[in-house]
Amino acid sequence: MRRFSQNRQDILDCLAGTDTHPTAEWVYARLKPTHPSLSLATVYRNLTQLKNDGLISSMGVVQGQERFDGNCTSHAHAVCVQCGRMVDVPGFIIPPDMLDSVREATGYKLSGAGLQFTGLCEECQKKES
Amino acid sequence: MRRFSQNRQDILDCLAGTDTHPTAEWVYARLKPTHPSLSLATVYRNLTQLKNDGLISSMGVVQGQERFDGNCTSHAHAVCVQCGRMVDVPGFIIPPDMLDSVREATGYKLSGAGLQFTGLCEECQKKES
DNA sequence: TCCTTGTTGATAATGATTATCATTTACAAG
DNA sequence: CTTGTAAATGATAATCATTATCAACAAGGA
Repeated sequence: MRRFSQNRQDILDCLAGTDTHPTAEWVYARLKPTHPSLSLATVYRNLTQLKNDGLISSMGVVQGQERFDGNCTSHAHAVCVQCGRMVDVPGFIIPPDMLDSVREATGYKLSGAGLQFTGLCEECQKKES
Repeated sequence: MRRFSQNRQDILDCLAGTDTHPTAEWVYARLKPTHPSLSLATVYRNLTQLKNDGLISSMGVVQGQERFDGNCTSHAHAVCVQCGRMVDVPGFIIPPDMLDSVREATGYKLSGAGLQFTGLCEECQKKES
């Protein structure tokens, strides 16, 4: 028997409605005004669950905090090493035959792939001067 | 004035002498027998410093622990989502013109790129059955 | 209604990493 | 050699994101 609580739905909607690749804290802060009784633990719990169910994905840990993404299609990202801003990079898709060759080279049973670029975002470049 | 302490050198050598992409704890455990007075804090400090100096690189956080690599040349990795085992995947180099197109698309001043595959390593595949 | 099971909020616990601080070390100048 | 200075160290406390705990609650199904 599956249940999909209102909180879980709202957390999912929150992720779907942003392209900032937010942290758990960010989601919590965003929902708190409209969900006064929401607990941070509930956000963590539901993010973990949504991730396990494949409805959201994790973009890894940036500056100590895990970043989530409602967009589960394979796409590349650029991360600012200064402020942590993370943006999508369109147009980079890992071709299936590349996965095959990696499978062969490593023996791993692959389930995902990620391409990530690091650097300074435009705002942080300005601050450098 | 630069100083390159014996500890720092040994930590660097330790990373250069393995392909396991180890954690700070792993390096500490590896060095402790031959460096009885070594402190875990010293390992963390030197890893951070070596990373800032570009002598080693970080492969990101896997299962809550940062993974380091003495190999600074750009290469892809495969990570086991079960046990965290991380292996090199030879033959994947990000071409410079790809960096240029990402630079243009995002406005980021890029400094690095990483390609990472996730899945189950051979050992963990066996355990599944 | 009763029972089972998922969910929640509050909060304590965990654990990797970082900060602190007094002490020691390396090296250069006198 | 002695002294000054800045880096390095070991021990340990502090930080902080994430997890675990637990009692209370809610949603169905029988």
